[in-house]
Amino acid sequence: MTDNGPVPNSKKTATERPAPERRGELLATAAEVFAAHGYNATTVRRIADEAGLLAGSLYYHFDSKESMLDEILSTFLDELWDGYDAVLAARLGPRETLEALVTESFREIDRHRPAVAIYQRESRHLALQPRFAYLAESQRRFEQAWLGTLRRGAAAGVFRADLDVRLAYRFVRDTVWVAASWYRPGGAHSPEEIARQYLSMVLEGIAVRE
Amino acid sequence: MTDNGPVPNSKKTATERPAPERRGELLATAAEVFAAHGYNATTVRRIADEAGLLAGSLYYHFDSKESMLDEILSTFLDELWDGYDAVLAARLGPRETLEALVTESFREIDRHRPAVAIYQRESRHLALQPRFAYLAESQRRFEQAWLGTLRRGAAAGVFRADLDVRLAYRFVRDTVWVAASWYRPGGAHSPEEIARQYLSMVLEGIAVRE
DNA sequence: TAACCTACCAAACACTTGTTAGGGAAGGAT
DNA sequence: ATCCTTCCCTAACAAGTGTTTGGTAGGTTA
Repeated sequence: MTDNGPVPNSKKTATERPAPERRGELLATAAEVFAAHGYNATTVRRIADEAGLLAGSLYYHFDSKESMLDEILSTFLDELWDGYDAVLAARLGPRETLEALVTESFREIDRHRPAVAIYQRESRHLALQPRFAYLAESQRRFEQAWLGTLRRGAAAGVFRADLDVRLAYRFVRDTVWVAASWYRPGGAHSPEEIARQYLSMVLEGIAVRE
Repeated sequence: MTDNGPVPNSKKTATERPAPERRGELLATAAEVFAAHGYNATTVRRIADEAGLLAGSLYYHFDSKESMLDEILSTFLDELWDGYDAVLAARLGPRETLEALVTESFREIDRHRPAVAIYQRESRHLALQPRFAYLAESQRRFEQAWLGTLRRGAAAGVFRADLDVRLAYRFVRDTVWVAASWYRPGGAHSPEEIARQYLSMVLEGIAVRE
């Protein structure tokens, strides 16, 4: 297990010098299969089949099946937090912040649909493993961002104060992210259009006002 | 493989003559483990451990690991549709039907939380297998009931007509059922209380009206 | 007492799993 | 022509998988 020179599967820097785009292709197909059948139910042979090579050959590019999962999830979360942090740094009002977060979320679903689906399905038990501790950390920041926004809005009289904030948080969070389970890019609606309609439902409700 | 008399694992009748309640206990623990770690990631030895017997002994009660899953899901769906059919048979107005369906759903989550979690996680790919074809059938009826109610409501002027009905359907459906992933019986809120708050959010929205 | 049934154990089975070791073809650099 | 790097294949490994077979302790029935 000695480090014998510059092997392509160094660690987890997505941007490498010689630009191994094959690696990206393999990760994309792996993510697709993971999302479709679940991580545990996916065999490395299945991934290899889908990618057009043999199972053992995957280990030229990656350390292990788990490291593929790791790279898929961490890449997604890094990009997600880039977007979220930009929104939060703008220090908009509660309602505008919520709108921006939801819109940003649907954009991420559009870009990283398989990763989001995997995250939804596996993050809970993965977060217990030390290797995936960043999932728990991410969930913590997640809750903080959304709950804070909702609390600010309730205090400012923008959001209803008669609701259980924690329940509302789960409501909004789940509402947004489960969309990854049915969303297909290139469908009838753009991410922004879906975000608009979701926001309209979450904020105004589906009932007609008298 | 000849049928040698009245073995306890006959088929799938949950109510048997000699009342083998041990079977129910084993199914309950199996459901719990399936829900916590996923079906594929769960080994029969793990289930046996949790239940306090050895892996092979499970096969005295059940034909296979898959038949356990089958019985868990079909039992849940049978009971779910008992409740749904009662609601639909009452032929209430669109809004009252939606309220009743949501409330009934949260009651089912309260009663069958592990089964609901398993269903959420595995139904999509399970439905492709012939053995679990009833999952696809159930989903079809599901969509029909919810979509029909929403359409009736939009036509009657009870629900907003400016929304994509199919999007609203997914919105309501997902909003309700993902609750199974975090709901814990005996928590702060009763199923009815959660249903009330969810309905309030879905119908009226979380924004304050000016 | 003898036969029987229930619910389990002990030990193995065939198979699939992720992973590794060694090798080799193609092509650019020297 | 030689070397090196990249990318893949072949063939196997050990561990873990769902499942089966035969046996048995303890209670119930005849």
